[in-house]
Amino acid sequence: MRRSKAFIPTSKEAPSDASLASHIFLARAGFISQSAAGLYNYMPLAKRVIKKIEAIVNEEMTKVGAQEVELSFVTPAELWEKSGRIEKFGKELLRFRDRKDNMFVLGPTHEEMMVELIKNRVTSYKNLPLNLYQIKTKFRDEARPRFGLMRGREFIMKDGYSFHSSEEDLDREFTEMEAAYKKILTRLGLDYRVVEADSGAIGGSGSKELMVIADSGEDTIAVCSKCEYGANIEAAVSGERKVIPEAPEAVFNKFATPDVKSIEDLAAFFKIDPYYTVKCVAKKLIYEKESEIVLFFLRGSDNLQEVKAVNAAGALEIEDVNEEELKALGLVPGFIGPLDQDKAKHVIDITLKNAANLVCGANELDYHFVGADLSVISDVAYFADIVEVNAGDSCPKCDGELSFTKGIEVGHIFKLGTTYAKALKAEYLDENGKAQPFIMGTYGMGISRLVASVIEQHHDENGCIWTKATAPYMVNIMVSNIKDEAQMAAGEKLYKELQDAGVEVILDDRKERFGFKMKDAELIGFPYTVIIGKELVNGNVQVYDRVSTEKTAVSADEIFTKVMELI
RNA sequence: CGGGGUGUAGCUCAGUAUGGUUAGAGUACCUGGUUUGGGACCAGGGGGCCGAAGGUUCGAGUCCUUUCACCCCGACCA
Repeated sequence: MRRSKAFIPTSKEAPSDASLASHIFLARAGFISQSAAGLYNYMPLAKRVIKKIEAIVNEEMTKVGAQEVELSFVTPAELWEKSGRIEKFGKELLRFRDRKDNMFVLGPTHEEMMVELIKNRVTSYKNLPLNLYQIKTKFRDEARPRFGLMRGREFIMKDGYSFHSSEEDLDREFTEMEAAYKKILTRLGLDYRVVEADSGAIGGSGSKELMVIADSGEDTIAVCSKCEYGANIEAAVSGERKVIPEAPEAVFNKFATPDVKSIEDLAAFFKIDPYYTVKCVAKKLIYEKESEIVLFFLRGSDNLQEVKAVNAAGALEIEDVNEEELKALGLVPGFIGPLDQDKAKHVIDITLKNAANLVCGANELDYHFVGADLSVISDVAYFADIVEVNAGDSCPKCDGELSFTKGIEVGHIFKLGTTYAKALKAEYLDENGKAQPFIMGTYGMGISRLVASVIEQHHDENGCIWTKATAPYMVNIMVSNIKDEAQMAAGEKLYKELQDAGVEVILDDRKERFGFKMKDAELIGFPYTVIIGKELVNGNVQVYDRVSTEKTAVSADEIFTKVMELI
C-alpha cells in the first residue's frame, strides 16, 4: 500500500474524552472513529488487525476440532423468552419489531441460537462431542459504555459452544479449550493470566477468565507469587492464615461497652487484635420477587466480598441498608452479634466456624460479649466463605503469597451443564435410547477488546507498538525526501521486493518532511520502518525498530535480506 | 438507573457573566513559494443552521422553556 493513497487519518490530537492509551492511540493513529456512545467505525488499519487476530483464533480453533459457523445477528425474541434471559438481560438486550410486528433482539451472545441450531439435527450420542463457534459482532446496550474499544456496546466476539454426553467429556473439552485460548494469547504476544472466576447466577462448576495484565484493567485479580494460582477478587480465596495473633483470654461474659460501635473502637477498647472481633455487615439482598435484610458476620480483620455474599444468600443483587431499616427489625446497630440471632437471616464466614475467644455484639445497646465461642452454634448456623482476600494473604494452593493486579477480561470459559438444553428442550438419545439434555460448555473471547488490550500492553508515549502477530503492516518504507530520485527509486525497489515476498508493507511516499513521517510511523506503530534518506549517498539505509526505538544502518544492497531476517 | 459536566470549523478549544459590527484561535485542508533527518516557514484561500425546537427582544452563540446527544463518577456488566 502506498501511504499517499491510504485512508489512514492520523491526528495530533486525541478525542477529548479518551483517557486510556489504547483509546487515545487507536483514535489518533486512524484505526477507529466513534459514531455514537459505545459504537466505533473500524478504518483500514483496525480492520487489518482484527483480521489477523481472527485468523489466529480460527487456526487454533481448527486445530482442536471446533467448527466455524455464523448465526444471524438479529434473533427472535421468542428464544430469549424460552430461556428466561429476556428478563435477566433486561435493558441490555436491544429489542425491536419488524414490519410484521414480530419482536427481535440483537444478539448479545448466542447460547439460545446455538442450541436451537443443533436441536433435532444432532440427535445421537454418536455425534457428540460437537464444538461450534463463530466470530461475530455482538450488541449489548450497556448502561455505560466507555474506554473506547474496551467496553463498547457493539463489539466483536468469538463465541464457542460445545455439546457433550457426559461431564467427563465436557471436562476434557474445557481443558483443551483453556489450552487453545492460552495459545492464542501467547501468539498475540500478550502477558496474561488464567484466573478462577465467579460463575454467577447461571451456575456451573467451572468458570475461568483470561486476563490480560494491565494497570488500566477493570478487574482486580489476586495472583500467587509462587504458583499459577490466580483468581478474580470476586472468587479469590486465601489459604490458612500463617500468623495468628495471640488470643485474648477471657471467660464468656457480657461486658458494658458504652458507645463502642466500630471494630476499630472495639479492638482499642479491649486492646485486642481485630482478628478476634466479629463484624456484622448488614445488606439488603434482592431476589427474583422479594428482598430481605441479611446479616453477614465476619472477623473484624476481614472485609465482605459482595459477590460472594450474593452467592451465599442465593440472591441476585445486593444493596446497602440504613440504620433505620435495621432498627425496624429490632436490631441494635453497632452491637449486632451472631449469638441468639433470631431477628434476621444471617450468614457467618467460614473462618468463624468453631472460633473461640471472640468479642462480638450482644444484641443489646452498649454491650458486647467477650470470650465468645461460636462452636455452640456451629451445628445450626449457616457458614460460607464471604470475605475478600487481602494482599499478603497466603495462597490456597501453595505456600506463596497473594498480591493484587489489574486485568482486562479478554476471555471467559465456563461449563454450562444442562441449563440451556433443558430450558430449550434440546436432547439427544444415549446408548440406551434414552433422551438426555446436552451438557454444554461455552467459550468466549473478545476480539475487538483484544485489539485494545494489545495496545494497553504495548505502547509508549509516542504511540502504538504492535506485536508481530497483530501489526497492520509489518514494514513501513519511509522515503525521507521523495524529490530525491535515488531515494525514491530505492524505496520503490524494496517495496516491490517485499511485496513479491508476501510481506505486508507500506510505502510512505508522501511529500512530507522526515520528522513528520517518523512521528506518524511511531504513532501507528509498525514493527519496522526502513528509512531511506540522506545516508543513501553512502550506500546505506536504516532500520528503525519500534520496540527498541533504535536505528541501525544497513547497506542498501542488503536491506531486503535484512528485513526478511527480522520479520 | 442515580449524581455531575459538556455541546461553537474535520480535531482541540476561546467567546456566553453584563445580548449589539461580517463568530474567533490553534491545528488539519487547498494554492503558490522557500525548506527537506524528528510533527518547518511565509503569503493567500475554502470551511459554521454556535446540538435541535420553541420563546423573550429592535436585535440571541449569549437570556428563558423544552428536548436530544455525548462525556465523567457510581450502580450494572454472559
